[in-house]
Amino acid sequence: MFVRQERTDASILHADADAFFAAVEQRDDRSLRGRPVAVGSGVVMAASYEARAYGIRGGMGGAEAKRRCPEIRFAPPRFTAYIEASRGLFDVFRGLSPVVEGLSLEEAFLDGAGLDHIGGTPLEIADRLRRECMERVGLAVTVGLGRTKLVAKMASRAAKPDGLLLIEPGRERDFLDALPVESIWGIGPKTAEQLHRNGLRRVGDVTRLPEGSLVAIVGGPTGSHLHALLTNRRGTRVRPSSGRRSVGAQHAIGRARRSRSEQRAIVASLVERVSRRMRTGGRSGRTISLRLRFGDYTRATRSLTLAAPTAAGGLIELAALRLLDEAGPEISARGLTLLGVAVTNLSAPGLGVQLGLELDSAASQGLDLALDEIRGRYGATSVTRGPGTDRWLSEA
DNA sequence: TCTGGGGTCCTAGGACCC
DNA sequence: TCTGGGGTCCTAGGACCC
Repeated sequence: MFVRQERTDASILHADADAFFAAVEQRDDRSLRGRPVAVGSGVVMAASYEARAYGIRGGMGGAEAKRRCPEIRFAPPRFTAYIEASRGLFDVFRGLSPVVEGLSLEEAFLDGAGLDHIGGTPLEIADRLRRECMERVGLAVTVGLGRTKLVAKMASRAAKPDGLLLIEPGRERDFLDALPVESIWGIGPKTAEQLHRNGLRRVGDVTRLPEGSLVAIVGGPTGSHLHALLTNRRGTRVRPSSGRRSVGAQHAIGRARRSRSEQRAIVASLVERVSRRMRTGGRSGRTISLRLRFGDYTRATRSLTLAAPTAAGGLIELAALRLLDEAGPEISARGLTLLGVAVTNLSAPGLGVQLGLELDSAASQGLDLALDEIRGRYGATSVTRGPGTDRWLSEA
């Protein structure tokens, strides 16, 4: 019988590198240090704290950033450097705690419980983490400590940049209740809007509410989940990251009208990127989806699932192009501004990749051949399921 | 203020199976 | 042929995050 353990001390650490991309650029280029820096060109992907002082934020257009701060320096993104730096950070994290849950390249939860005799108290671990990240990777990391993941995360956010903040057990409500609801991790524009409309602006307004009332406002499962989260009844377990669940690529194509063959070429290049990354990562997957954004900012996805995982560019491309064809009428009616391809339903690393490679040549000769190949290999009469793919098959 | 690229998780409804 | 209960898988969309 599994007994759920209550966490009695503030032993969850949330470690977050400050202005990560921009900090890596400043680390590697002395001339950028102490100055407003934006990573990206057309769009700001990350802004240094000096740039943030001018109100420059991630996602802002490059022209707008320039307007707010004419002397801003733009650095083109160097993803390999960021991945390298991320490895360095996670090496430090894993050296300090056996349980590390990565959230992104620059951010992770660490379980600091029960390490007093090996690594020290959670607070001591946090100190060492910050010191080692600076010494070994050259980056400032802020750490929040709390009894739940939400509290730790909000603590690090409050302590940025280059800070450390521990929320004592029992003081969580004091800390959270004062925060505006839209600042809470997991509450986005939609939920915040619903809360505001009901006069709830601070977390305290929400936590004073009976759970039932919250459910009535934001809807069933979301409501009880949110209530549990905000009253510290959930999010006490740090679980090691389970690995990535999808591989995708997308491209914003602006408002200019693209011919069908141009669209197909974009899809082909996206598939190329995705399948290359899948192969270098030793991954394969079964579900191929096409992401669309239209001129009116509405979105749609179309997907289909194969019987066997693949990393084969040829096969993924045939599937993606088929989905593109199916979406043709909608695209003509509403215009197209973004195309994306993603593969989900990934197998364990290594599985299915070989098959995918072997199928590549068959796929290049046509979808039917590739499907026949799968059928033969798996002895399956039906390669796919679901209405979309059945239609796809019946045309064969 | 709609601007880019990469993700995660959840839910509803239908197909299909026993 | 209808009726019922239980479950899995797939597609599509929504909301959110860095």
